[in-house]
Amino acid sequence: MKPSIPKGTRDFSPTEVANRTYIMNTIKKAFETFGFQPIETPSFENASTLMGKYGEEGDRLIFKILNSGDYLAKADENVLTAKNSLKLTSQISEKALKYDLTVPFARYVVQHQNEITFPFKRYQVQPVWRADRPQKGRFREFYQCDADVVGSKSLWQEVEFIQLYDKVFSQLGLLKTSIKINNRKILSGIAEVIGAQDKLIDFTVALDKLDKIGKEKVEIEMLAKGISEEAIKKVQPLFSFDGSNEENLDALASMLQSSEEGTKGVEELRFVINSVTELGLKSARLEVDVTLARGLNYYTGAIFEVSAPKGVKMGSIGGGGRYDDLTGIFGLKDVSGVGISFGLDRIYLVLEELGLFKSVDNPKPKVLFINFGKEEALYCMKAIAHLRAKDIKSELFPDAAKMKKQMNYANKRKIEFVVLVGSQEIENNQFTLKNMISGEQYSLNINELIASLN
RNA sequence: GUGGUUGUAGCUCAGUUGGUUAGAGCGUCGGUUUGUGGUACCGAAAGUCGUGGGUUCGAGCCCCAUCUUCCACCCCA
Repeated sequence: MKPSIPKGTRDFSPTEVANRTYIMNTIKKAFETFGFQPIETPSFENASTLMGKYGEEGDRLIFKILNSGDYLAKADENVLTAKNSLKLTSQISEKALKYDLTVPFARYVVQHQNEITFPFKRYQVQPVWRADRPQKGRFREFYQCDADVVGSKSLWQEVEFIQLYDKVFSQLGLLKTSIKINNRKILSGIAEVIGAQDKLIDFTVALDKLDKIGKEKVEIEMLAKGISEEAIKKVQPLFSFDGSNEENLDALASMLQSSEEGTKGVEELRFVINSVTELGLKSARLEVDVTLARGLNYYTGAIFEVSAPKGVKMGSIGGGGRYDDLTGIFGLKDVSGVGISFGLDRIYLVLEELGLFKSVDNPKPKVLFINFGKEEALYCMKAIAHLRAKDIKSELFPDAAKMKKQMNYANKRKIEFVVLVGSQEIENNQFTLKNMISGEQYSLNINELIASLN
């Protein structure tokens, strides 16, 4: 049998793990710099916790876990014979792999509300699973790195999250990312102004395609979805949004002046943008993007999305937003939350494409002791114990293999030094230390050996 | 979930209109070289041609199914 792994999953080599750890540590360190503290939640949740939180599409993409035991025998006979997958699923599966980190976090907050001091700033770096069809940068198992604040409605949080994005991407050397920002209230306002509140989703989905298929086709799609010609006329400015953030905000403000909610959205967006502009960004660019409509299922205020620098073909590498009532689903009202997510796996691909990994090294010993035989090995192991006590990474080649093989091993792992010990060295209580880069070698006693490797 | 695409040695890939025993480079292992590596030269191992059916005297090549890869929708990190 040929071994294989499931579609959309991957093995990671030592180099890949080193690179991933580097990204993760950069993100975690930034989270902590901004005052977030880590939590973890289980890989799988009760299915009822997750189902219905991500829309119909989301439900389809949740990995369900089969109940233990003879689950079919316990299922309703009628549902079984009717072959109704949807109904049957809820009977034979009570658990599901987590789909994102936000909903389990909301569950966590509600469940631990009495232990938590609000505002609660948490970060979480864990894998999530989606039964999606894989593509480049799209996997069925991938890591999200989330930071959220719950228990504060302050827009300063939005400002800080933009700074956090900027900090992480700057540190990773990923310059000129674009952070797109929108506000759900603006989208609602637009729908209100055109008299199509019920068509909000159709409208935004069509609008989202503007830069892909062009104005004419977007209008055709909107008409097809039952949005009136008059309504489309009212939002014409949306189709030619290429001015500065300031100009775009002004255009939105006048378009939405009759909508209370829309006007509020513009004000919020203006505050965030003005504050960020005042405080300055290192390398990212902040852009108002009214076509941005992610996570419409629970976002209520700001919506974020980060795309890679121009020229890199990759979907969004981060996203987030404000959700005013996510904990409400689990019974805790009036707790506003806002957060962002970093897509580790996509960031990896982008950094790789741009060649930004070269400084990351695999873990390796500083010195390799060549194995000449039993007696020599023992002599070496005593020295190694001393080196390790000083936290000098060292190892003995496990077998008394040919010199060439042992030296090759050192070369392959890019080990800087080797120590050669034969009968002569043992006799003189010495070690021959060889620098594998320069080829120089010295005869040293144990203290000199420690000193030159420390 | 819809439509398309890909699969040949550990890796990257050749392989003619269907025709005997499927090749190369890199890597691996061994040797030249039993206490001195990277270089060089010589040699070896390694493939049920993704898998299962079918067509054919004959299939890596044609047909069907399935898995995988990537792409476009959809959605998203």
